[in-house]
Amino acid sequence: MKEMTACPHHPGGAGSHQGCVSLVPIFNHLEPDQMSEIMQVVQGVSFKKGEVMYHAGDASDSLYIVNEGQIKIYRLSESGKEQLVRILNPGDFTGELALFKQSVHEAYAEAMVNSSICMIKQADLQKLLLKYPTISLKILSEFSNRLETSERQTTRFATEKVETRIALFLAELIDSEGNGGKTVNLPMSKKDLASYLGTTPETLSRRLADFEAEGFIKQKGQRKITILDVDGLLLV
Amino acid sequence: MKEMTACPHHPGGAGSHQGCVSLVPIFNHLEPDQMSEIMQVVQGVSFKKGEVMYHAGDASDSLYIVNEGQIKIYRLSESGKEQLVRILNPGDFTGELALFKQSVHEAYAEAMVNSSICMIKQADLQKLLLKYPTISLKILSEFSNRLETSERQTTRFATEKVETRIALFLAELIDSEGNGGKTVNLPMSKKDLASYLGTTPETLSRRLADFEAEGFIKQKGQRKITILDVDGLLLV
DNA sequence: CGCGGGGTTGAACATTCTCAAGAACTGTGG
DNA sequence: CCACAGTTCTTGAGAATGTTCAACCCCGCG
Repeated sequence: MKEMTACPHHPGGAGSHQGCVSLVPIFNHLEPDQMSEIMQVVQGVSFKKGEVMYHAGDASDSLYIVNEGQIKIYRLSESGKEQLVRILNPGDFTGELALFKQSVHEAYAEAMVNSSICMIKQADLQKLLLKYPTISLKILSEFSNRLETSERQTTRFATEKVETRIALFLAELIDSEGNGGKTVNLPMSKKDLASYLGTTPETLSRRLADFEAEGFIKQKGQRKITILDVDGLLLV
Repeated sequence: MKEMTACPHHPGGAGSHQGCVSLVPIFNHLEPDQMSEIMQVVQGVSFKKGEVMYHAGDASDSLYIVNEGQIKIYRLSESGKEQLVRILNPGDFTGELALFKQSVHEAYAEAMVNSSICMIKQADLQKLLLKYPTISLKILSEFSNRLETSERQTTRFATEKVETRIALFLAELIDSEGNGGKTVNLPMSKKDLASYLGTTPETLSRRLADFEAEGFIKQKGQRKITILDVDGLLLV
C-alpha cells in the first residue's frame, strides 16, 4: 500500500529533495548547512488517493509535511459524525498536535489525491528544536495562528447561524485569493464544505440559492462563485 | 483603576514572589538560578472585579499569569454575540496567542473577582525562550493541549446537538474532579456555562431538567449536580 | 452516451431560540 | 438571624432555524 523509500518523489538522492521542506515556514529561515542537517532525518512517503496517513487512535510520532497532493484532516465526534477540519496543500504540515506529548491522534488524515509526503520523526525533531531554538519560535508562531483560527471558528459555531457562517466563509475566500476579482473557486466540494461548516449539503445548497436569489452571488458550475455584493452578504 | 507596582501582592520585594510563576507548568522545571532570572522581568498587577485585563483590539505584548483570583476570557462574534472561551484560575496563563506575532487580541479578558496577575513582556520572554529552549518545548506542549481542546470543541459544536454537548461537559467534569464521588460543582454560573456551550440559559435549564426527569442527574442549589447515571447521560 | 456521485429541491419533523413572566437563590444590610 | 434586592434560574408558548429523507437533476468522466 504505502511506499516508503529514502525519497521516492525526488530520486536524485539525499540533499536533492529540499523542495519538501525548504518551503515550509518553520524551516525556511535556516542556513543551507542547517537545512542539510534536517534533510538527513527526513523520510519521503507516498500515499495514493483514499489512503489514510493516520487514524484517530494511532500513536503519533511524526511530523508530516505535504510535498505534492492534498490531504484532508477530519474528526469523528463522540456520536460518530464526521467534520472536516482542514485541507493540507503542499507546504502545509500536520502531526504537530501530539508531537510534544506522547499521545494518540484524535483526527484522521486521508489523501484526497495521490500525494507525496515528507516525515520527520518526533525524536529527531525534538533534537533539532533544542539545537536551533529559532525553529521553536517559528512553530510557536504557527501554533498561535492555528489556535487563533480554531478559537475563532469555535466562537462562530457557538454563536452564528449557518447562513452567517457561509457568508463569512465566502468573504474570507475573497481575501485569501488576494486578487481584485470577485470570482472565487471553492477549495473543496460542497459536500466537504458543508462538513467543514458544520451543516448538511442540503442546507448549504439552499442558503447559496438564497444568496443568489438576493443578488449577492452568482454560481457557475459546481465550484465557481462570483461575489456580487460582499457587504450585502455580510449583513445577512 | 489598575494598580501596578513591583509586586503588589507580595510586598516582600523582588525574589519573594516566586509564587506567581513557580507553579506554572512552563516554568516549574527550571533551576532556582534560572527562575530568579525570570523573576527579574516579571511585573505584578492587580485587577478589581469587573476590570478588563485586555480588550479585543488591544496590542498584545505580554504574557499574563494568574496568581490569585479568576479571569474570564470571552470573544465577540462578528454579529456581536458573546462566547465564553475559558476561565483562568491561579497558575493559568493567557496572552500567549498573539505573543509570537505582533498582533492584536481577538478576545477579552476580564477579572471575575479581584485578582492579582504576573506579567512578562513579550520581548523579555522571547529572550528567555532563546536562552532556555526547554521553555519553548513546555509552551509547545501547552499549546498542543489547548489546540487539541479547541479543535475538539469546534467539532462538537459542528456536529453535536446542545443536549449532547451538555452531557459531555458533565462527564468531563467528573473526570477532572478526579474523586470517586459523583457530585460535581459547576465551575461557573449556568448563564456563563450556556455561553461556553454555545446555547442559551433557557435551553441549558430545560435540558438539565430533562436529565433530572430521566434520573441521570440530581441538581442541588445552583451549582451542585450529582451524577446518578453517566452512561445514560452519554448515550442520550 | 450512459453511469455515478455530487448537487438541488420539497415537505415533514426536530431542535433550539426568543420573548415574557414568575420563582429561587445569594449575599447584603439591618 | 431575617428580610430585601438583585440576580440568576426556570418555565411556557410560539417562531425561527436546521435536519432528515426521498426524489430528481445534472455535470463530469469513462
